[in-house]
Formats: sequence, C-alpha cells, structure tokens
Amino acid sequence: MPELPEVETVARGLRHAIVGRRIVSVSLGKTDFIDDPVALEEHLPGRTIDAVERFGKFMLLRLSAAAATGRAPSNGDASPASLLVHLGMTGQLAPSPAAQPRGKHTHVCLLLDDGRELRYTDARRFGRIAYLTENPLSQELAAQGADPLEVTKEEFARRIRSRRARIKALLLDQSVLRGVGNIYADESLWKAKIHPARLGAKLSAVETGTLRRELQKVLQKAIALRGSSISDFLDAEGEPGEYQRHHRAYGREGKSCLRCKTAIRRGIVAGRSSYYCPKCQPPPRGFSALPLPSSKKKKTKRRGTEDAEKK
DNA sequence: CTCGATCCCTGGACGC
DNA sequence: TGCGTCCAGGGATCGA
Repeated sequence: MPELPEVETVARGLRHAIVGRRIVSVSLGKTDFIDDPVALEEHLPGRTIDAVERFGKFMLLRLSAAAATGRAPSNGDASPASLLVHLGMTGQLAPSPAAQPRGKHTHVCLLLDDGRELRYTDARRFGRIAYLTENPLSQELAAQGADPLEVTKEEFARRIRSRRARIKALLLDQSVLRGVGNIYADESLWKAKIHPARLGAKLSAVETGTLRRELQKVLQKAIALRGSSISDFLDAEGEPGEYQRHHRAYGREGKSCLRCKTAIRRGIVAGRSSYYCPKCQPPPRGFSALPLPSSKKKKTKRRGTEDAEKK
C-alpha cells in the first residue's frame, strides 16, 4: 500500500523516466476514479511533463503551458497545470513501450513523444487522478497536513497533544500529517513504545518528541530501501521495495517482539488493523486486543468487539 | 470534535 | 478443483 516512502520511490523513478517528455495523446479505460475524465483528454495532449513531485501520498506531474500553435488556446491551456495522482491501495504508474500489451486493470495511458506510454494501473481503483489548474491545486494541497519529514518538534507536538483522538487516528489523518499510512504508523509507534489507542492529548512532550524522531527515521530508511512491498507495490521500474524486511510490528501478529519476545498483538484502532507489542506499548485502560489466531487454522473467529456480524 | 458504520473495489487467502 | 466468505485498506460521507 503506497504511503509516503512508496510514493516517493515512484516519483523518483518517474522523474528520471518521463520528465521532459511531451504527451501526445490520451486513452482511458474505466474512469470512475478520475475527477473529470474529459479534462484529461482535452488538456493533456501537447503538454510537456516539466517535473514530478510528491506531496504527502500524492504525486504531481507538473505540466507546461500548452505549446503555442496556430490555434489560440481558448480554454486555459496557456497556463501551467498539474496532473494529481493518488495511488490508493493498488495503483501503479509506470512507462511501458506502447507496443507492449496493456495489463488487465490499466485505465489511463498517456502516449509520450518517445514512443512509450505512461500507464496507470489500479485493480481496486481506490486511487484518484485529477487534472488541476493552479487554483484548484493549491486548494487541494492546502487541505493537507504537515510534511512528517519536515515538521518541527514543536509543530508535531502541537498537532498531536491538542487532540483527543487516538494517536493512530491522528497519524493516519492526512490533514494532520501528510503521507503516513497504516504500516509506518504502526512501525513508528512500536519504535517509540507508544500504544496506538492512546489519546493524543495524553502523550507527554517527551513522547511526541520520540515519536516524531522515530517516524522520521522509519520514513527515511524506508525511502532508502525503496518502500515496502506487501502485496503488490512496485516502483516505476517495476521493482519491489525492501523495507518490508524491516517491519517490527506491522503484519507480525503472534510473532515475538524483537525487543522483548512478547507476542505481537493486533487490535482495531481507527477502524484499521493495528499491530503492537503489549509489553513495550502498554495499552490504555479498556483497550482489548483481538484474540490471537490459533496457530493451525490461521484466523477463524472474530469475537472482538464490534464486527461479529456482517451481511 | 470524534466516533463508528458504510461504501467504493478486486485479488488473494482460507475453509470446506 | 471450485465455490463461498472474509479481509485488506485510503478516503469520502453520514449519522450519532
């Protein structure tokens, strides 16, 4: 699942691969995850990809103003614009030779002037693509929280300690911090020895200081290792990342804590599976973990708290 | 303000 | 082998 390190990895790959290329034409498959599909077809052809940036979990393809042709641009194409791309859960963005057959869930193909196609593939279509001119773009970006890699200790503490929500929910909230998802939230909480269900307002200044430092270290190391490939993350070169080998909490239910050997537990916090060490990260009063799955039959029963029934 | 529930969507894991 | 069921989860949205 692409979070900040995975998106950064893809953006870096694309920077080398497609900056400077001109978009020749656009072809679309399913478009229910695109803000305004017609805008892509109308405004992308003729523009050059000037830069690829990352903003939280978003990628930004900065586009030149449309080339001055004989025809006067009557539709705003004289101004620079951007293609905003969110990879959701399963999105991939990578160039391929145009002659190469398209994968099953390829929904956007941008033919480039060097004969390749920049393709967006997304089985679950939890991603998002939008063509945005400067104003709508700055509004989008303004709604995002602080960059976790840049945020100061004071700012981080202010954004966390003023809130009554659980720390896990705050870390996942893109209007608090941009770019953190389930994996790096759990990993940094494990490193900082803070239980995910604790309330932001109950954390000490020392604890938020530790959490910020560990979060930054985790993100930086994950970027260096080109992200985590859990199910199907691949970068712009089609290569998996390496950071999943360094996970200490995420996905390790029942396995022993690498600090204290206690079995890692799983609980639902902010509606998401959350992995933690019950000894290193003492839970707040009233918090109950999910029962450990029996070793043989993996996970069969639920009996947690809130989701015993489903239609 | 914060919460849980629900929806979106599909592939993969699992039980039988 | 194959079918049914559950589950993953980022984000939007709605009601409590």
